[in-house]
Amino acid sequence: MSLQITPSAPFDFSQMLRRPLSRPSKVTIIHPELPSYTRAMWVSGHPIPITVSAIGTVEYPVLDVTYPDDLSREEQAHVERSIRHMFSTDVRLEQFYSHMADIREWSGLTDRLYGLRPIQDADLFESMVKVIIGQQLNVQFAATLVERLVDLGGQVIEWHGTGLPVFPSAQQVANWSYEDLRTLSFSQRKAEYVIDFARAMVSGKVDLESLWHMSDDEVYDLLLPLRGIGRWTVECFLLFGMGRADIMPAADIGVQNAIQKLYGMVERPKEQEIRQLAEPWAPWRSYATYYLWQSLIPFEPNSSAMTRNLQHPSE
DNA sequence: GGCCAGGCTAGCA
DNA sequence: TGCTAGCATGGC
Repeated sequence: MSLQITPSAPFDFSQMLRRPLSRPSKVTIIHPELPSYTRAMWVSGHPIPITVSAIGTVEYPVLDVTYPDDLSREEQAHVERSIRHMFSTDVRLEQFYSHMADIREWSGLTDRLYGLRPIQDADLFESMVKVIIGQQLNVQFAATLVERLVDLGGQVIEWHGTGLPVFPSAQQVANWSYEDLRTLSFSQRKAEYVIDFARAMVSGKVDLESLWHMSDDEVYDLLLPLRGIGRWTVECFLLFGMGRADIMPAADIGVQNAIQKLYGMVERPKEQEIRQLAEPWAPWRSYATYYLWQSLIPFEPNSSAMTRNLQHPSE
């Protein structure tokens, strides 16, 4: 079965898939050239395969979402809500562009990344675990640790004759020992942070689903007391997991490097300096952050740019 | 071999 | 409140 979603334009799905903020994770199958995106999603407590393909153009985008035949009407509605959230389909990107249009340093970047939206994590537990793993480590090694974690979980569902790995559940992770993760090259602390967080979920101490009804500040208040979760971690969780629009992880090394480069600064700007600089970017600071992170990735001129040119011959 | 990486905690002043 | 050492590992 399938359903169609019409995102607001511009929406460059091909570029979004080609420029994931983290390395393509083991739990997704991505074909930027089609473009299509497949992963397992939790529906009514079961992992099911979902594929999202783009038909249409950047200015007239349509997403085609396919899923197993046996979903109830309510489950289908759940899938649609999740996909709209994950791919930020209802965000008015042009408002972000017009908001940033007066800032000279930004003009090149918003042009270059035109139509790019963030891809949110499909699941809040998965999101938090990935953010914790990403603390301090270089992105590549963090992705390796995530892959090993998925392998340790070992759950795979069948999809068109191939295996689709599933990110381990909180219940599964809660049952592991710190030593289990140590053998995957987790540090002792990182092992504790990840497993303790899973146990807090399983015990009911933390109810991630309740966060959807909370303000950003309430989410900070709830998560910061947990050991291993600091401000940066909550900020990234709000960005990647919850899709909040106005988050500025000013202490982030990547953000600092990107701003230094974009603004031609001699020294890497400090956290407070960035918070001040970014004040006028509200209420779009999350999008500014995404675009800053993306600015650090080398541009691939023969990929999405060509697609765009074909679709915008006037440019 | 040394520095760095999409930080956090605990200890100290 | 604000600062710092220590953590642990792989990438370059």
